[in-house]
Amino acid sequence: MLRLTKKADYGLMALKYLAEQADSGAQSAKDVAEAYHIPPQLLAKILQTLAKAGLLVSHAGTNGGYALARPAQDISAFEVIRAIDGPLFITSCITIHGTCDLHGTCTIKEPLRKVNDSIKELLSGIHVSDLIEPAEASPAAALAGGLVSIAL
Amino acid sequence: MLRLTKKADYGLMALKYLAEQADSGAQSAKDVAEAYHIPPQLLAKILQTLAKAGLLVSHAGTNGGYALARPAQDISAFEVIRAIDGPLFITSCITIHGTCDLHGTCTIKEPLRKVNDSIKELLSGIHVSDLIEPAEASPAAALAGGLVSIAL
DNA sequence: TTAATATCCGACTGCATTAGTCTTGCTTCC
DNA sequence: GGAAGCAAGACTAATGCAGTCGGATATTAA
Repeated sequence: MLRLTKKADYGLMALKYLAEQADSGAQSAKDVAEAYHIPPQLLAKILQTLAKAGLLVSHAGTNGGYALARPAQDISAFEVIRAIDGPLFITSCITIHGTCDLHGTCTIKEPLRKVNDSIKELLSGIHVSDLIEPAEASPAAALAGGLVSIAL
Repeated sequence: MLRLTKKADYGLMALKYLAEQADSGAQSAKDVAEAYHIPPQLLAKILQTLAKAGLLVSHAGTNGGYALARPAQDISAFEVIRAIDGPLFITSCITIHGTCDLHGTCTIKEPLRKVNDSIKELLSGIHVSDLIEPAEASPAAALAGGLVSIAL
């Protein structure tokens, strides 16, 4: 249930890598792909998508590559996922047009929309900077990422 | 992103229907399917799954059908979704065995597992009874469903 | 100017999952 | 016994995802 696509996974991993290597200048798609054993051509397309979404800046040519467009703590996981997987929703009901294809008989829509929004907020509270240092509990992240409270 | 399957949607809708009609005894799969314009045979299989999971009780024969195994407020959305869609996870990384197929190079896993757990808690706080009366904000649900607080 | 490096972009294929159908058998009630 | 209903598995069609291929364009270094 609720699976994220592999592309989104790859995208988050790449952003984390770029955040860590921010001092070393731009990194090529190939470098990132090799670091994580991701198919290079696939990652290239993902990075292109992220660049088009304004999360990365790209620079062609020799010694070119990708770099974060903003500081790592200003890029949320939600933005990354939405850029890659598109603005899909938790229910099959709720389409992009906001219409329910079940002839209005679907009364499930409204409660689940709130769940949807809650997850959205949850992901918005997580930033690329929080992904670094995976092993420990990172008290900084607890402060920055914050406490997400959700009322139904 | 994060789409629920149509089957899970159908399942939740069916449970809501059964909760509303709890006084009228068992309802046949066909009745529920007609009420929501769902393919009858598909819904039948979904209801069978829910019955096997212990969320519904089935009664064969004439005037048979399905009924809730427990009160509506004791059945959480999480149980329904897990019964239908299986124990899948937000990341493609985390498999049922808890292993990451990316050679341990995936450092994204741990932070996303927390998100996964948070969503799980969020869905566990929603019950079938909360799905009834969709239009209003249902203060009862806010009390019962509660406030979910998540620290990263 | 040329060659190397790298992004950019669309089309294509194979695969897995999902949605839905069909058929057959079993159970209960009248 | 027959009708109504559940139970269950095999099957097909459609969709979306993962990954590949080929080529075009931009930038830099020599």
